[in-house]
Amino acid sequence: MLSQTAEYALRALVLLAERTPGQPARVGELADELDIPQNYLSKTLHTLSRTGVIASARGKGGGFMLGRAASDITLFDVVDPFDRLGDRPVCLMGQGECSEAHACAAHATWKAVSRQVQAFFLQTTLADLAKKRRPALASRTARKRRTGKM
Amino acid sequence: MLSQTAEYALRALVLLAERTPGQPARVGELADELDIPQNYLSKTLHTLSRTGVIASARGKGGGFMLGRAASDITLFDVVDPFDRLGDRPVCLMGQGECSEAHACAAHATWKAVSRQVQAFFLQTTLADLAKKRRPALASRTARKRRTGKM
DNA sequence: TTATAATAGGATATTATCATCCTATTAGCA
DNA sequence: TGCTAATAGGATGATAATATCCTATTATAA
Repeated sequence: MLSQTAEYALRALVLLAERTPGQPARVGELADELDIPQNYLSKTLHTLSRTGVIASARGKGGGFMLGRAASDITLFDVVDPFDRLGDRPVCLMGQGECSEAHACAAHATWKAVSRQVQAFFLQTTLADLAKKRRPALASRTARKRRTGKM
Repeated sequence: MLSQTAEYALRALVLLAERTPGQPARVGELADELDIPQNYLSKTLHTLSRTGVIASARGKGGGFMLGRAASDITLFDVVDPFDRLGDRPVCLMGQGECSEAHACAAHATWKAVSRQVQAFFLQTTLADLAKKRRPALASRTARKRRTGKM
């Protein structure tokens, strides 16, 4: 479903979301814990730092940390620079023949399914993924419905 | 969503489903109409002929045709030899840590979405995709006649 | 039986993705 | 200042997906 790169990014950011905010985590740490090639993760995170979802600090005591609240970073934000799920042609058949005006028989059905996938990525946040693993967190009250901008 | 190969397979089989049954279609024809590399499509179709969804006939007058009724061939049947959507790990995060017993926070939500995708492929048949295009075929026959692209 | 038209399929080329290597840059601290 | 720890990033290598080339095999018909 996701490319290797996007999956790396997602897993790393979930880990970041579980850290205490404001405290940078080194790539080496993350890569080691997730069993991801360090140099590769480094570039992947660098890409995400350019989009603003994470921030980077160079030099001693540096590292990567979330650029904003985990509850404000959707999976779409994390994955889009690598896989772009959003602007993908809706029709399975490619070829562009299958538009709204000129739809194949599966168009409507597939579009509905496709939208659900999109909605999942747009509405799920890093906070949603991180909290379950956290030892003691009371309830799921923080699960705020984000407006689906389809 | 689908690999190039799987998409080629799907488009070619939809085309086959629109043909009169029992009459083989040459790879060259299909490739030309769909603008797919002929030799590549040839191997792709050959793969599908080994799973039985299509049949092949060598020699003069030969070609490929559906192995059974279009309404009896699901998109899963077509796509599975190349992309295998079915046995994919359910969890986005890979790593196998996220099982039913040991689920991440997104597990349930993602699984539901994932199942819908699976259901679409398992329940939609070639007949579903083919029938809609049939009426319009006459007006569009000349259209695809080798535009100078590439 | 021979010519021809088609798939079968091994070998190879091309391209994109994934990964590593090495050096540059930046920041903190003695 | 100079040492060290970290990201930045260009260059390169490895692997998998995509595509092409060429020959073998098979079926039909003259």
